[in-house]
Amino acid sequence: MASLSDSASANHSPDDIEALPASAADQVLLYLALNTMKVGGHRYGAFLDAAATAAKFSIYSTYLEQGRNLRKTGFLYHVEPKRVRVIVKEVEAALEEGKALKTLASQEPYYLVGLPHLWQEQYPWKQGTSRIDWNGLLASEKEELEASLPDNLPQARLLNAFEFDELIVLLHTQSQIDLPSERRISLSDAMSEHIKFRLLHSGTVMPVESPLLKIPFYVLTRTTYAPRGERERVFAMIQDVARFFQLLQDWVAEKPGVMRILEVFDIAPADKDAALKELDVMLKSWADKYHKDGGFNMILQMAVGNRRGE
Amino acid sequence: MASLSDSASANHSPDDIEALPASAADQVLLYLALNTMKVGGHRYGAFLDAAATAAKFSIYSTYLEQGRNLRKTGFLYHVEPKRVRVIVKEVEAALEEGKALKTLASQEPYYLVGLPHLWQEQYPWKQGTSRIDWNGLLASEKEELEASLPDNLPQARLLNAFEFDELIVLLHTQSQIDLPSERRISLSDAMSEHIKFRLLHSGTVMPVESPLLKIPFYVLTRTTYAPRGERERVFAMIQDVARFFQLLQDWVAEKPGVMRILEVFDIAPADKDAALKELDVMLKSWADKYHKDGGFNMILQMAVGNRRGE
DNA sequence: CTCAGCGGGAGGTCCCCTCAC
DNA sequence: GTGAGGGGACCTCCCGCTGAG
Repeated sequence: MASLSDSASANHSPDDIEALPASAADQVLLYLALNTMKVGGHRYGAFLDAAATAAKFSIYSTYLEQGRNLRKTGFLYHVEPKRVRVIVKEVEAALEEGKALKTLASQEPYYLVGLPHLWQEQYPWKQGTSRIDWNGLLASEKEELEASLPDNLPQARLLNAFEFDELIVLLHTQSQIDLPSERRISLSDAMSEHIKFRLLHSGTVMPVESPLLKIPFYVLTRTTYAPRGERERVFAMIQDVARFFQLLQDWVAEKPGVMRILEVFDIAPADKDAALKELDVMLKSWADKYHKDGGFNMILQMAVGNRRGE
Repeated sequence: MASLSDSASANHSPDDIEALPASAADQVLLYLALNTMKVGGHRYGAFLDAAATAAKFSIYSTYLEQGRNLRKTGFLYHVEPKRVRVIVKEVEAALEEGKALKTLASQEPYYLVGLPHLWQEQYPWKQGTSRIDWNGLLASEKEELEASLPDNLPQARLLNAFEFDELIVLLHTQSQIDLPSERRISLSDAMSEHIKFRLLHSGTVMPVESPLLKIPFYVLTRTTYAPRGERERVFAMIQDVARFFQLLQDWVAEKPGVMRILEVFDIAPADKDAALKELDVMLKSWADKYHKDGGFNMILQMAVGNRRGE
């Protein structure tokens, strides 16, 4: 069973997603999970909570449609009336008192995005001084170490392991100031390690290793948390999908002024680039032609590309 | 607090969704939940399970990328290695042995979609005979009752309350034949009532009320489960969103031959219809112009409509 | 029929610990 | 470091029951 070829034989790629016998809705969930968790850095539990919140809102919506009837709503979704009541209270508290539900809120969790700012604020570095604030080294040793660091570092000094830990505690505290007191959670070791691992994994923070140092030091490498270069594109993608979904909602409701277009076609490989460019120009000139300031607000979302399956 | 105007003051509409401080990812989750649960008829728990499955797959994907390292994967998503191991086993069993994960699978749950077929199979009706198979009525009374039924009924006779219950038990059994034995659940009363309520709520089944009948009878009104007329449109919408998401995945990965277009513009109300029609024709002729059988498989997804916010 | 309450059980998310390789 | 095992807390979902209006 366990052999050297294990890692090869079980080399499932992301393409497996499309091979799974999943419905369209399942696929959307999957793409969402992959992007928010892998790229966005959200916790497993955070995604589950966000999905539950969406489902709860759906229940609440039906509850209103059914004339605030707990039992009917419960039957429709196979939920106990008791539980429906709790859900309704939760949603209403959120809508009326502005209490936050458990959502994904920002593209990345605050405890990851907030670190660069907090680090620079708490441990600033001034031009001309050493980034290493530790008396155990000679000036020459400090210079040697600093020379080994990456270029274009933010205005922040290095931290030793203890300071880094303290900073993460502070970061966690800061990330919870918006939460009601009953939902605030003290930072567990597991959570702390999760945050540290994420920061190092993304390259936002890098360990500084040297025989000169007795304990590990850490350096802030960027002013933003960015797991990959794809970050902005993923963000744009999710917003596009949300808007696309919204537009199709209107189409389903048969609202006027909404159009859905689906074109399936084959194209000669040599023509592909020219065709796409022509399409781009065509749409821009179309939008320009009809554009009129102060008119009806419109938006067009489109994606063209390789068709799979069949 | 509790007043007569409560139902009015709390008359939140679906538009509230957009007013919520939700991120794009949260909005997508919300739209998904609303459509699969309200229109699709999926249970609350089924949606949660499907979301969990997507997240599990995401974990599994990372697990492979990290060289099958339980601990690292756990740190990345704040999950215990022990739990990661269970999740990995679950996903691998699904991929390799074809065991079904808990997904939304079909647009509607099988126990709703399958009913019309099962009813017609188990309790068929032949032209010329009475749809009411009960000796407690005179022939004239049967005719009178049948005359009160809707037109265009499927080839199935009426059921009394007991037969209806039995049919639901059978339906539940049938819906579980694909599941491994350990995941099969016996039909609980709550579940049974949920299914009955859904069927009646959607109009697929209608109660037959008459002073002539001592116990309730039920009639099958359609050959397909269809909660609303929007059914096909919602189905198409979710597929569109999934494909759109897939296309943008390629765009994020900077694969060649993929294009994303976002046009924001205003339009004079009088021009709107003409502009949309022009766009439709324009795209079709563009696709026709470049279409070449046997060429590179392409697909274009587009939605235009009212822009909100701002 | 609706709403209300009280049980129990299973499973999942979290927390922490030790021990062998 | 990693895998594997132990413990326990808490919550949610799911099931069943009874009683008050």
